[in-house]
Amino acid sequence: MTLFAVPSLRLATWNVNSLKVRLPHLLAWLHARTVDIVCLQETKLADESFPVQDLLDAGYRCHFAGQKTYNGVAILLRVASVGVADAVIPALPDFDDSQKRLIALTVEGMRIVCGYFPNGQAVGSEKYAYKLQWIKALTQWLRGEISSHDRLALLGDFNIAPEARDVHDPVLWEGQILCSDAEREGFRGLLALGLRDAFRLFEQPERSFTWWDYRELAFRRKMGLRIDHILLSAALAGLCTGCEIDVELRRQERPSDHAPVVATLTSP
DNA sequence: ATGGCATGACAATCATGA
Repeated sequence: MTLFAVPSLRLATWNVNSLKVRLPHLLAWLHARTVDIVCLQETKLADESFPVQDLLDAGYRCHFAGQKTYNGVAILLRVASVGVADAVIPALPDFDDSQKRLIALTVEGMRIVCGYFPNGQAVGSEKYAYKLQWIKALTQWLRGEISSHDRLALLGDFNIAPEARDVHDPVLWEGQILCSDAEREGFRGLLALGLRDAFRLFEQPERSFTWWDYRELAFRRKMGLRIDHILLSAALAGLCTGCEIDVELRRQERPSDHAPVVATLTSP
């Protein structure tokens, strides 16, 4: 029995930090690495500026919700391996938000949710309160989505390092933004919906991170955080045969400060 | 020392990221 049109599917998430700047990196990566469903964050592009044709030429259909300068999310679907999406929503329902941080769609029987969680700036700030509200609204909405979709994946830049082992220096970051108790509680609240952290389904190298500050040679010094995640419902976690961080992309010329995370789902 | 670097909007600096 096959669940998908192809024996296995790769799901990926990558905060590109400007799709305009990173389009050549993205196209090269799509060409080199067969990924079927790609969630992007921080595209920083208005919808009319989205490079639809470049991506179609590369073999991907695009769904996106963007704005100028900040935020912006997209889901790319590889034409050769997955069908046409439906039930596309360009925002979190029932949450009044001028910031483009969520897009979701259904494809191959899976509900795919791409999120760019707020950064939060500093614990106790207004942006921090907004972050916690956003996470709460997401969690409430997902509760309903999961009840109607056995196969659901939440991918994105969560801006949360869930545990001490996800932080290069847990003592330095203790209680700081991305690592505070309330943020980690929010992450656990998502797991409590029945989602699994795909990366932690497998043995992983120590000091595995997805983001490194541009400053202070942070990447070279392995000073990073694991804040980009793929969470899978039980039905999809059971099909997951691997999950890796594509660290190579952080080594390139003019890189994004985030590296992609890729999970493989294999039909039984 | 609250900076550093990168991006975008804008036209010299400034907001934001994490």
